[in-house]
Amino acid sequence: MSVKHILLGVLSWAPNSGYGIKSEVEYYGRELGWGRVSFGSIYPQLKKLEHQGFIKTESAEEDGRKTKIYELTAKGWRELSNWLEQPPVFPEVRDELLMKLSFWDTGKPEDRELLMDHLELRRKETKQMLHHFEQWSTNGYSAISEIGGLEMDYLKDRLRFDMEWYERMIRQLERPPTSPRQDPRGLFKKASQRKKHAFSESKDMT
Amino acid sequence: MSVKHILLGVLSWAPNSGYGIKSEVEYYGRELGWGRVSFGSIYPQLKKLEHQGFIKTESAEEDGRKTKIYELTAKGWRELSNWLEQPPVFPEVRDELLMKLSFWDTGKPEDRELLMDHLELRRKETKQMLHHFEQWSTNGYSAISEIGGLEMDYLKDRLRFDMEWYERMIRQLERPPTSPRQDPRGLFKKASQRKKHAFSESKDMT
DNA sequence: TTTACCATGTAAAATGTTACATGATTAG
DNA sequence: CTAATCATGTAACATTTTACATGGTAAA
Repeated sequence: MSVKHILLGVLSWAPNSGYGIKSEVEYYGRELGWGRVSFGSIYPQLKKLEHQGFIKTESAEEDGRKTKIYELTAKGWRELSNWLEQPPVFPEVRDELLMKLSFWDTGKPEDRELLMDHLELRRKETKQMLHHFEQWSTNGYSAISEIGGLEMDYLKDRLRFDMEWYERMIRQLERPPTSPRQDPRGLFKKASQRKKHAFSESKDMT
Repeated sequence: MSVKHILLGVLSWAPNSGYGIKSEVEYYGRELGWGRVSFGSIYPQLKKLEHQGFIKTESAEEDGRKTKIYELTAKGWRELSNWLEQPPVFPEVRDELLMKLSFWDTGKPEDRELLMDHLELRRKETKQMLHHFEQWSTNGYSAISEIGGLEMDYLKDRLRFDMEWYERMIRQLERPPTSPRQDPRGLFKKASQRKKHAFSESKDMT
């Protein structure tokens, strides 16, 4: 249950509403490794957490704009602390770009320019993310602790590292294709044969 | 539907069984950005893909060991190719270590040694992953294409980059705590007050 | 006055994991 | 002979997103 701890964590920064939490996740979440959270999981989860006594409604304006501000209870602070104590599990990253890189040669060989487009897109997105990051780390408005600052330095450095690598890959693809580094069982040759065979078989059917 | 394309991709390397695909994902998946896949999603998905005509059963040993080997059809190759064409979406990373770093100061301040343990654990896991990686990139058995090799170089370099940063963070935590980089609205002070307040209130209840 | 933003909520669908059931083969 | 590995499958559960419904407020 990951969303639960994001909610408790964001509320540890300051009391907030469901909508407000969503904004925080939107603004900080991607870079800080929280991923994304939708309203459809925030609101039911907040209700559940309140029911379980981890958070309580601090104020609710019933008239006009109906905003419920939640705050952590003692039980909630303890729950957050307990979670922070647990050793963090190694993350499962599912990155479509990396997936495509690993299947490119058998699934779509030759088309190097298309792959360059993918890499260029990723490079741009990474650049934007870095800008967004640099903005809120220097706008003087966000609270940045010692540890949070360390995390930020790491993440900014990593975005720069990634950008350099995307550029390096693009430069490599600009050059003519080279043969595989190693192919002991002739997998790549076989793959193109299997592909041809599959298409020739399907033509027989027509 | 992410699992679908992992299955098609792995089958593009070579015909394989459900069990065999699971092994490939286990062995290569984490590093190559595929994440993990369980049998509970592989077998039903393979049936579905066969029903939809993307793959077909190439051979099935009915007697004794019942192994079904799947192979891509022309439709399957096309589907893989179409997917590879689509611009890859920027990944949503949910990393518990990063999450904990961003909530540490309000949720569990003071306890720097515990955080150092977390970082040390991650450093070790990263090191192991790098070793595993270096092994199969030099064992002479795995097929490595030009693009796959490029991806590997990137991922190995990134693991080394991460390890260095974890070490840097540990060294920082060995030093005495410093005050926040910036805290314009006094958030960190307020947080510790709110925490104290929550606990004093819960004591009144007893 | 209309667009953008603030604000909460629910139901259905998608996607996936965990846990179980079953049984063959191989290596120590 | 027994543990590990090979091999397939299902049902229940968990988690989360998507899409919808509803309505207030502020700025252009």
